[in-house]
Amino acid sequence: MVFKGQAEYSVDSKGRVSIPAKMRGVLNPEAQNTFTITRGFEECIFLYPLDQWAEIEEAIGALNMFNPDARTFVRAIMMWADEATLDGQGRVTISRPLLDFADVDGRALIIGAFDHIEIWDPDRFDEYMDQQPDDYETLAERVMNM
Amino acid sequence: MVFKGQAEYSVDSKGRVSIPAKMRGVLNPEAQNTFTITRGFEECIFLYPLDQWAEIEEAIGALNMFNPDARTFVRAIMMWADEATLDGQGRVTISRPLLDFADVDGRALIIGAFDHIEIWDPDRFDEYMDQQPDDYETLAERVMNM
DNA sequence: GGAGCACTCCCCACTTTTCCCCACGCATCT
DNA sequence: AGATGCGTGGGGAAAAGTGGGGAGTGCTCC
Repeated sequence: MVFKGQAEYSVDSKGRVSIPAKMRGVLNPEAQNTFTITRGFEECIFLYPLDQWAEIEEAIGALNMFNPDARTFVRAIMMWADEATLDGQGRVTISRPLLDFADVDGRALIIGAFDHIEIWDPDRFDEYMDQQPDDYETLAERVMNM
Repeated sequence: MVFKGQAEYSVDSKGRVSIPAKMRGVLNPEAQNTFTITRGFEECIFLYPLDQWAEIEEAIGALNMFNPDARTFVRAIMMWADEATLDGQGRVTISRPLLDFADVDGRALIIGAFDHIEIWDPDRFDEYMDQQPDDYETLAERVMNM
């Protein structure tokens, strides 16, 4: 189960976003057509299939809640988390707070990112890519040689 | 049973706060729709389902009461503790002293924090998050030691 | 010891939001 | 050219949040 590809779809007045059929097609049955959706890194939204999210929850549950940093992190990730099941048309509803957080409004860029799906405001994604100091080739060399 | 999500609800004149339906839905039957409510860390209110609280009581019971720090900690956590059962509308009543402690008045921010629920004054929560020296991405890298 | 007061708990009614279903238009494939 | 699959929009039913009222209980003061 690997998500790939991109699409720019609309976000309607109810906060609904279609998930590309290509990405729906690779979901495991265990995911039950349901995602855990939460804030991502760099101001985007993450969608994890339910089965994939279970591993992340396990890691969070192992944290020591008497550590202040751990508490801050757990609050920051869990407060944005929500479960959303695909409706009959293959869409998920994203809560207003999350859309505001990612500055998504009207149109959304949907990216397949291996084990999860990302939703970006199209303009914000362009800015993010422009800000990256290294080009694709340099990045590839550094990351893939680790 | 994992609590997640956020909501900003009202606190009425009787100190009642609605618990979001999403969070009520994940309660174990053993919790009997009842929470142990006590002071939290960083000036908020903690709500532990009854079954989850049992584990904390066990840990407290194992403390060495001949240690002065242990005695102070036990006093501080237990003196605020109270039990509250959901009413027919899915609300809990929070005692005036606890509301004063967390500076909650009028409106409350309710956060799912994995094994418990937290209730914050919205402004105070913003301040808390602003005070964090590290951003979300840095925190995640350190806490999850990825 | 009894009456009155205050508090708490439970129930009812209203308003808003959410969820689910149906219908349309466009593109693609046969 | 028709049929099928996919993205988009809207409406109605059900659930969720909010506020107020009334009965029962315990306390205090007379």
